[in-house]
Amino acid sequence: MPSNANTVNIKSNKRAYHHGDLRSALIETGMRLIENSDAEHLSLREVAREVGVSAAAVYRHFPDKAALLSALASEGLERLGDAQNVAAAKAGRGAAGFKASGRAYVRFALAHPALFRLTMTYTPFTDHFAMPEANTPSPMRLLRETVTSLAPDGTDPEILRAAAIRAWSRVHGLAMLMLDGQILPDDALIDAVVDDAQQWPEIHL
Amino acid sequence: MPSNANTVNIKSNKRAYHHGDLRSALIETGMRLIENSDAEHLSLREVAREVGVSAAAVYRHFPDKAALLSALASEGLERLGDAQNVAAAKAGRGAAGFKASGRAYVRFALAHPALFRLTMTYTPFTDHFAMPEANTPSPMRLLRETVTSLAPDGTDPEILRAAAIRAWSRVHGLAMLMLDGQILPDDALIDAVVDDAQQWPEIHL
DNA sequence: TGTACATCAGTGAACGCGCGTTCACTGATGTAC
DNA sequence: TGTACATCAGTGAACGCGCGTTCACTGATGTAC
Repeated sequence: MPSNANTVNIKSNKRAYHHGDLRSALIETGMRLIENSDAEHLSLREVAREVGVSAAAVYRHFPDKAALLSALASEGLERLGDAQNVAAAKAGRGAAGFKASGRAYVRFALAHPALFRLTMTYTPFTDHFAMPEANTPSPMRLLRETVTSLAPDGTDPEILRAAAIRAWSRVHGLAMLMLDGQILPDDALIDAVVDDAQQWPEIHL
Repeated sequence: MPSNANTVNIKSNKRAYHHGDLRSALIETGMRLIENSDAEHLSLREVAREVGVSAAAVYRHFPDKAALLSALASEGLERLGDAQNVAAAKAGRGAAGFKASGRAYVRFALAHPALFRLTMTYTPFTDHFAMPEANTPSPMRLLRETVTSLAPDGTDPEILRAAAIRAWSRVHGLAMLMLDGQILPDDALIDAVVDDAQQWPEIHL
């Protein structure tokens, strides 16, 4: 293996980032910066600066800025999915878990506004409902699987798809409206929007 | 009055914008640019350039760039409201009109992506439900009034508010997910998401 | 009707900024002999 | 164990860019006398 702990050489100001290669350091630092970002924009130079490396060094690990941001988006998607899974597991299986995952979606967006926006912007399109076994990213897979498991067996796939998108739209819209300052963030309101009995209580988020 | 048609003087390259003062020309041109914008960002300099005026001239009419963008956002909000009103009027009063206004919301977003985003970003927060007679911008007033008129008399205002926000969230979320490329834009899907019978069919968008 | 003047919407040059990206380079590393 | 070498992740300087904003100015306008 080409690198070990001794390759970290702080004195010479080279490889001052610890534990792992520069690629990981860039992603970690990018995640940290985007958490604290008041502003909307994260620059390649800022990430490099913060890691303590020249901007050009980034190009050893990412072809361009978009690739770096995509890596952050992918990390964001994973964390969002984790947050939803944790919430759903706590609430138990079934409709309660589904609703909990919906609330977690909105709360994640409010807790990590810039990351959430970046994630939605840089996650490429996938038709999460076209191929049932598609290796789709976590939040969308959770959505598809839960809706499928909650609906009566043999439900028309198109109806499943519409129900899933309805649920996703509701929580995504609430999150965006709160992030954009159109609706005051309010925990009770999140619950009220997510929890309402409807025709098919199970599959409406 | 200080200006008339004769103040338009194309030969000298001054006041080459027609009909009205520079402020209106900047807004009109800004609206045009934002319609055609592939990219997300509209710059003050680009608007000035397109109008045929120096960038500094903009500062005679707007204190800064944000003020110019706010003016565009306000125009965007008005157009969104108009589109919804037209659609609702065509569909008739009641639940059918409400649903039509929801579909119009999503379609407006898809037809004018950059303007829609700008509008949501630059429209300042107002609590549209706090004061029933508040002079709230058009799309939100339409929402509040329609939900109120569709719900049974004497419905708890908090329930009205939650129902309205639920409806708004649903169409807003669908619009944003389609704009961000997470869901393929599809007219039939818009209808399917908006039109579903629920516990209170009248007040769920 | 003509002249002096104040107004003020515009100009154009400049400031300072930070950005993404390219490029020739350097110097530490692991490897082959 | 020691030496020559290829590799390649990093440097730092530079490129060209467009941005928002400021500033002293100019010149057309309408008005007062």
